[in-house]
Amino acid sequence: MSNLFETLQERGFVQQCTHAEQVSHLLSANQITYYAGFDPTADSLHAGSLVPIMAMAHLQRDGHKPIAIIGGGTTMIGDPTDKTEMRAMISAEQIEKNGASILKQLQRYLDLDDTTGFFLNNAEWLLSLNYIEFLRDIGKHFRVNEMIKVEGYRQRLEREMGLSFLEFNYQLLQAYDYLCLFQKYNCVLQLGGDDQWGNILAGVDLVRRIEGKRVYGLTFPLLTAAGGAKMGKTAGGAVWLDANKTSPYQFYQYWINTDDRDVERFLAYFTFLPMDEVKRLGGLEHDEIREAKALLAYQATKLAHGKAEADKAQETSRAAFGGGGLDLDAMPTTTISGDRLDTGIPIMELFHEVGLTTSRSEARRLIQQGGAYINEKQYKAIDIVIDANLLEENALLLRAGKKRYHRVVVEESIE
RNA sequence: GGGGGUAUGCUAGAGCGGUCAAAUAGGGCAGACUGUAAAUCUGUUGGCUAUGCCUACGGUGGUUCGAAUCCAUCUGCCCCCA
Repeated sequence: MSNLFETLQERGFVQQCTHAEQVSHLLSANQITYYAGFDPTADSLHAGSLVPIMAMAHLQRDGHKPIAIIGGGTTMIGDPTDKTEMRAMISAEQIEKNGASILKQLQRYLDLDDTTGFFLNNAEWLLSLNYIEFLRDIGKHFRVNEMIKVEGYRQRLEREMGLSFLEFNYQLLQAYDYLCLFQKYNCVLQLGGDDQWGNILAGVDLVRRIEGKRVYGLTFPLLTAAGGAKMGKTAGGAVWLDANKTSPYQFYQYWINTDDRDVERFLAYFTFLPMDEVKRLGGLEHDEIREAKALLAYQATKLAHGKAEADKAQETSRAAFGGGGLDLDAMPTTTISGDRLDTGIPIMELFHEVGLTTSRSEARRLIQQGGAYINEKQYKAIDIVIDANLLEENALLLRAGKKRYHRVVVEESIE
């Protein structure tokens, strides 16, 4: 394998790095321990978290030892970086729960068995801190003049948004994390998004001041899709790694809908395909680039949900869009009782009830604008009433717009 | 603690006491085009038992025939002084 650092660079993972040559050398000559933090602000990670995860996985594949930090302690404060407002505080129990589910997701990508990798909650050492001691031992190494130069803080100060003292301490705690990890585990590299650069540097400095040793930091570019949308966001909200929040099929669809311009970048980030293959795929055009997208979607889904789910999602997708008919099993389905059809169900009510629209008014609009289909036939009149005549094999196939399907199965009424 | 400013829909951001469900932009949704992409064009974007009704412009309470618009007070945020 070629030099790991070069690989990371080639795949686009490197935005800034404290001492590029040394890190590069370190990675190829030694086996090191490295870490990245994940905030348990939700009970699932989303597609945006995949960049650090994939980077960590690359390092682990090369024999290095990852530490995934769950920010149980720091989340109780809230990272002000990039936030325009104070982050809502989350209860300790919630953080605990979130951490547990996030760990499960990380384990799909990383081996965290305590030998080849660790999973730690920084609440372990942060919560028991003594304020005075902390100020004396750690606080004395920080200069406020330096701290307020950090982009996130500076913005908050300039934009007159206010910054509570609580949040201001975030940087110290993250730096302290790094120090602890260095002392306990000889962790010498911290990875993070580019918005974390200031916090990472603070940690690097702190270790140097207290231990007199040099440790390193590396940041990833902050991803946005070519259209400008935030990575991992869709109309329906975030693309979660949790199968219950975003089904493997939806996850697959997210990737297959990738903008042409993003295909190559995304393949490099979110799959382990070799780079010459990635480049070849990214260079494809027209019909062929769709194959590249399918591959991206398949690989990404396989990593997140396993081969079986990826196969299923791929089949469903092909069936739905390849013209070969729809995969009814994978479709969201609602069951209604048969006698409701005797009186008939107004079309607006039906679309709303199955969740294809969030309100009746929206259903009304959808229908009027020609986005409502039943059994692939468009209905534009809002006063249509659905009755048993429209049933096909005891079911209705609803469609809103081009891509959102919902199946309604009718339950025979028991006389 | 004192003085001043500000608070609008998913976001940004207009808004004269009536004609405000609230300009404009972005975003979203739908239609046309298409490659499950992009770009472009068109329509739409609080809810409802729907040519009308209800709920909304930080909270509460006033003034008024009538308030997002005026007053008081509370809350959050910002600025200045201490």
